[in-house]
Amino acid sequence: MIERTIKHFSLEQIGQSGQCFRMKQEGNLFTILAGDRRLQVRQEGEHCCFYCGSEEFEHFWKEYFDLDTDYAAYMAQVNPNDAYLNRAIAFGSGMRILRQDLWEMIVSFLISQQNNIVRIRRCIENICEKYGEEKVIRVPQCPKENQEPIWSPEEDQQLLSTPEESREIRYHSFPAPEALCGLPEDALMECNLGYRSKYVVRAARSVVDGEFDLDAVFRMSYRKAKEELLRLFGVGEKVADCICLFGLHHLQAFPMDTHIKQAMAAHYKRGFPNRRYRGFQGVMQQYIFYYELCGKKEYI
DNA sequence: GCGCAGGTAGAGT
DNA sequence: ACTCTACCTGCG
Repeated sequence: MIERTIKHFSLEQIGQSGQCFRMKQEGNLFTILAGDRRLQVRQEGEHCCFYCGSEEFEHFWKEYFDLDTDYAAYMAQVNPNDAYLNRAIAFGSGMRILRQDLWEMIVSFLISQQNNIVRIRRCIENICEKYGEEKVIRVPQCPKENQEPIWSPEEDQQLLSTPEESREIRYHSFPAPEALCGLPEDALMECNLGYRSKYVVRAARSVVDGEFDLDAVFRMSYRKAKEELLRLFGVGEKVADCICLFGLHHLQAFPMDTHIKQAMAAHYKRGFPNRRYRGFQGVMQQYIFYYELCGKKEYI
């Protein structure tokens, strides 16, 4: 178990912001699936408890959650006269741009088009369960069954040190391209992907054929990576930018979706001030997106 | 019952 | 270059 106090980090906000689709929240307990990994985290305000060893935390999750980046520095650059953006960053002050797996992001955002977040989640859950690898792990009782998770580091520490209290957990990894490339193009309609099924199957085929090189794209600049991603059937401007932002951490990417377009029309009639936020427009995009998606109801 | 949801490809001006 | 439309599906 790793305990940390972290400013500007809210799993709830990150989970609701539509950048990752495999995070679940039960009270203050969060379960995150990423690639073939699984992590549980308890969070109370800035206080976080990561249920993993220090090796896995330092080597994987710290980077995954982008914990070494100072998001206060991004927020400090916001124009004080921009009332709207200030409201957005105040509302989503725990936002972060996760560093997620490239292939997982390609599939996730192929599925995201003309779709809603609830169904995107279910689609991804479906393909993981049907085509992902089943993982069986033993974890400490966390939380105890039939009990509201309560922030209690001492108790958790105790449970971790008593192996007989452990329980078996099963989950599915995200399917590798090899698990999908041989399917008929409409096979994933069974997973509720609808017409997006062929996009995902073809993308998997491109990767396995070597026609689309994930590792090469990973090393490319934003411009080149986006250009490359646009070659994939079903990937357009917006989806390419989402993949660049969440799968490659190219913070220049500024995905223009319906919510952002709406916000632009209402608050940035002369265009978003890209000069001021050069190099990290994507971070600002995510604050705006989250505010448009979840922030409005607060002010009714 | 009907429009919409983190769009895109393909056809038509 | 631009505009228009079909596209799976479930939820309000």
